[in-house]
Amino acid sequence: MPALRGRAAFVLRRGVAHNSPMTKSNARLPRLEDVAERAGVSHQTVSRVINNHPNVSKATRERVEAAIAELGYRRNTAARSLVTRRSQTIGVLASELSQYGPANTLLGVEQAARNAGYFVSIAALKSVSREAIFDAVRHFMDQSVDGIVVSVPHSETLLALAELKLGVPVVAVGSLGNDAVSGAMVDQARGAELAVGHLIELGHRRIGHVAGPQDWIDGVARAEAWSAALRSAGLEDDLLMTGDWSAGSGYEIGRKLAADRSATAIFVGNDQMALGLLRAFHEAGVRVPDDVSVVGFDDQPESGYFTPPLTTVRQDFEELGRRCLDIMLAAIEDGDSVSSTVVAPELVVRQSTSAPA
Amino acid sequence: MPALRGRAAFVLRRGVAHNSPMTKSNARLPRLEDVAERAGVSHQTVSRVINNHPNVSKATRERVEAAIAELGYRRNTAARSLVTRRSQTIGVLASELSQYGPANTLLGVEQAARNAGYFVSIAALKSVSREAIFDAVRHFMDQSVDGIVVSVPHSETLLALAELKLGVPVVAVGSLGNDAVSGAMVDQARGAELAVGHLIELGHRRIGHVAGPQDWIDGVARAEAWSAALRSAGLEDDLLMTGDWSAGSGYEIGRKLAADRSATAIFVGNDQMALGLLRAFHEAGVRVPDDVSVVGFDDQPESGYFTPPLTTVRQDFEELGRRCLDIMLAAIEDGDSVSSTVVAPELVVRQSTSAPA
DNA sequence: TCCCCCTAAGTTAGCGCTAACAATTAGCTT
DNA sequence: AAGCTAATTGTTAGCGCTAACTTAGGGGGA
Repeated sequence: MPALRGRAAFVLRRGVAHNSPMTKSNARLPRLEDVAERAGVSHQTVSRVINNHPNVSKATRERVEAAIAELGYRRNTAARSLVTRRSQTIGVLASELSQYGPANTLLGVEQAARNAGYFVSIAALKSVSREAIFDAVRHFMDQSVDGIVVSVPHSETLLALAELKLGVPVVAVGSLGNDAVSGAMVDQARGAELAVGHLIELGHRRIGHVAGPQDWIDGVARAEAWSAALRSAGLEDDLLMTGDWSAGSGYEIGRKLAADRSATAIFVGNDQMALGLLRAFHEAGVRVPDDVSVVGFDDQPESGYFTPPLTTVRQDFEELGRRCLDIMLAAIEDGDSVSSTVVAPELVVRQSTSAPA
Repeated sequence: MPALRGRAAFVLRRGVAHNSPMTKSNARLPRLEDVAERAGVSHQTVSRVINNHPNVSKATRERVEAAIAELGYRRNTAARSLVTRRSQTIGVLASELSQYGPANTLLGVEQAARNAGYFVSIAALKSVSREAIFDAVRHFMDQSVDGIVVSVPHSETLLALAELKLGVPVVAVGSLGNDAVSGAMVDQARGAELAVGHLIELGHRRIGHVAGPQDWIDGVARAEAWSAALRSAGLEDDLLMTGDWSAGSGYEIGRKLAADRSATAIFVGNDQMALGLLRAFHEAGVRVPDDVSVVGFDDQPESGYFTPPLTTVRQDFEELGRRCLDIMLAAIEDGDSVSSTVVAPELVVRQSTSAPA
């Protein structure tokens, strides 16, 4: 047993918790067989302990656990996958990762997945096309992922995936899903309602909307809810412009709105476009909120520091990611079928809104 | 062979390229053996074709390739990993993923990795601590990743990893690395030099710096280069304040700077803090650039729409990710040892800088 | 012509794990 | 005390693949 003691010392020197074989360099990582030998049982018994099977006596279990700890044994994922046909991996298909929302959703998913003992494999789409989606999905299937989380906010993606009939659960983030795909989303309609409601309460009668691209699920949802809220209050819903989520497009639209001053308030599809709008208004001498009120959507960390600080709708993306993974795990481990969940948004009132002049 | 034709039809109906077994539901995926049988060769020959071994006759190779295509065969990763002890997976250890830079670096890495046929597994750190890092690394080793990309911009991370002596290559993004860890970074010193040089050229004599946290590699690097640039121009480098990268901290510092008006120009560690600064200046009636010039760092997509549009230093994060993966692949596949690469930054002049009054 | 060598294949033996089945033991019942 | 059951452990086979070894055919040089 001197070799063993040597090994333990080696690893501790590295500052790593007891015996964890984080280094590959050592001759060979311990296997079930090694643990079994050390504990004086069969390899199968060790496997039972690891997998928490019943019918292992307490004494044996403890002996095995001790041996595992002493050797710093870690199960070989490849071998396990080979026989169980499970990879303990969840694929996350994402796009627009440089945007605040998608990035934070990924964070939430990863956190929840790792906590549950899953690996997270990602495929980032640079451009969203059928080909790119299929390619990424194939990439995931090659890896035999146990499930796929889709965080691609375009409507067509969902259709493409539904049609695919993969053999693994698929959860779409930012969409309610359909009968083939589960969904987890922030309630966009409610969010738009909060924003528009706030403006109506302040006394605004003519409220425009700067929508996101209409091939985005959220873009459509917010625009529709804006329209519905106005109509149910007996107001006109005809001032609708469409941007591409970027500050640049918000700026362009802002210049037009600064020229045509028919609205006293604008509900903007996201905070970035709102930033562009603020910039354009400032340049044109249109004062916010005195001349025009502006409401955004997302509540990015910076939004409180715009000029003026932006009233906006907060989405809790991490919660979204967590919920998404709950559904995924239920599907993988309990075989639950398609389902969906909705996270409530929240209005954050700052200084870009006030009663009309 | 009718079963086969049936299968092909089935998959095509799903709209997927020829026979790709994207669905798990079908009885069983084809194996080497199945391909071999169909091509009338041994499974080993098929393996040779797949792995591009020499010593396979052209005729045989073509026959095998046809069989592979017909059956839609895809190699089983787990089985392959088990025997080769390679997982074709690169682990990306990331933190601050909701920030522009890290998120885009991840994008670059993922793109390059997938192109090279690697899977990308991620572990996002919510908080950077030794424990969290070790935990994530253990997670990766459990998965037998072939290499680890570290995109955690804290100095201590690098130390922790160097000390670990993992058996796989490690590449740090945003750092030059050390003798155990390779590095790929944007030249921070050069970037700070560009920014400060620009201000000096405009005629500024007293130039302050709002630094990022000093436990961040970039935070230190930019502050040091700022100081060096001033001193080599014979100017004072005593106006140094430290924020936490957030717009909020920039705002707080901005309020102080608006009160103490000794500097005519401020070089800010990133665009977000610069945004906070602009906000504070605006509130205090300090005009930018008339009263004070402001330069940021990063060139986020929004920076051109701040009030005023921000002069800043652009970092090409995707290029960074690509370079990083080049180093990684060289290490994995050719056994290259530790090395490093540097990407050049670029000054983007907008409207937040001008000659002092 | 014979032998050697080189090319193109086939055969065999695991990689480390779990599932399925077999065997042993202990604890009761009759 | 024999026989049954249930709990615990061991044995065997095989997941799909590659590495290493083996075998079968051709040329080319002596």
